[in-house]
Amino acid sequence: MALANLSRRERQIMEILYQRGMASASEIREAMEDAPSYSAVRSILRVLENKGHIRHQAENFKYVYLPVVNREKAKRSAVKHVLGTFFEDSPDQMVAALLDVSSKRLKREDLDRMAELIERARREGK
Amino acid sequence: MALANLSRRERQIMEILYQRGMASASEIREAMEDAPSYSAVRSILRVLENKGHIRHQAENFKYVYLPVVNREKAKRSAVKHVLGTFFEDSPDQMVAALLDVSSKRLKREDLDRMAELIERARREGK
DNA sequence: TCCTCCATGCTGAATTTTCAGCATACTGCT
DNA sequence: AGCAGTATGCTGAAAATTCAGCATGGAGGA
Repeated sequence: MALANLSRRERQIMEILYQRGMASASEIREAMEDAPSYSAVRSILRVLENKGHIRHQAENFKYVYLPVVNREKAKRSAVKHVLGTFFEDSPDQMVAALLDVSSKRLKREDLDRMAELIERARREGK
Repeated sequence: MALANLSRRERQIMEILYQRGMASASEIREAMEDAPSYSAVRSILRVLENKGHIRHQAENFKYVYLPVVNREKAKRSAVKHVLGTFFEDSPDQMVAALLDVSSKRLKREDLDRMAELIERARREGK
């Protein structure tokens, strides 16, 4: 997992970037818990960029930072990691936890969509 | 999330402990990627214990370490975190990724179990 | 034009993390 | 009893991370 080798602050920033897709230094800072100074954020961004985890684009007179590894890969990697760490690689255990966690705002359509996904997997896998 | 405030090594060790339930210092060391010296591992264990993240038990002449926060809580917390970071809090997107990631060794029964879980959630939620 | 605001780039240092080594103690074997 | 093997406890220091401050430059309004 890419996130595994990062320091605390580095990870925190990477996760913000994955969540929002991209963000400027000050947006990142605002999104951080116990945000340090603005320049501290920028230092870490510089480090992340040097390590090749993020890059930046100029966008109306600001730098906007974004992950180098695309979201899809990162998603899969994150899921795989949690699956192995907490669910003994058993997807159905993880689905159970997922349903549990999100039960409150789980709508009918969400459940329908999930059922459909599983149905499709069934047909394909068979 | 509990794991969020930890340093790299601390997190690495916590994840091993969640994965295995409990482990001795040397088992932990063996399970670590780029394992440092034995005493380095024990230093970090001491730190984790001081911070209240783990505790130890004596077990046939060894200390065996285990997380203080129980696995269930940690599971949910991890799932919630990934859900928010990579899936915009949308459970069905996450199920899709999960199916994708584990598609290879996905067995018929796994899919059945998942379908059943969702069916049950439907009934309860209705 | 000048001034303010808000950026970036960089440096050096405080703090935290990570680590190795040494002293000590206990088990089990010879 | 003595030794080898394997624990723990602790200390001090190396390395990495995290941070604040200062210099600089462009945009935009007065």
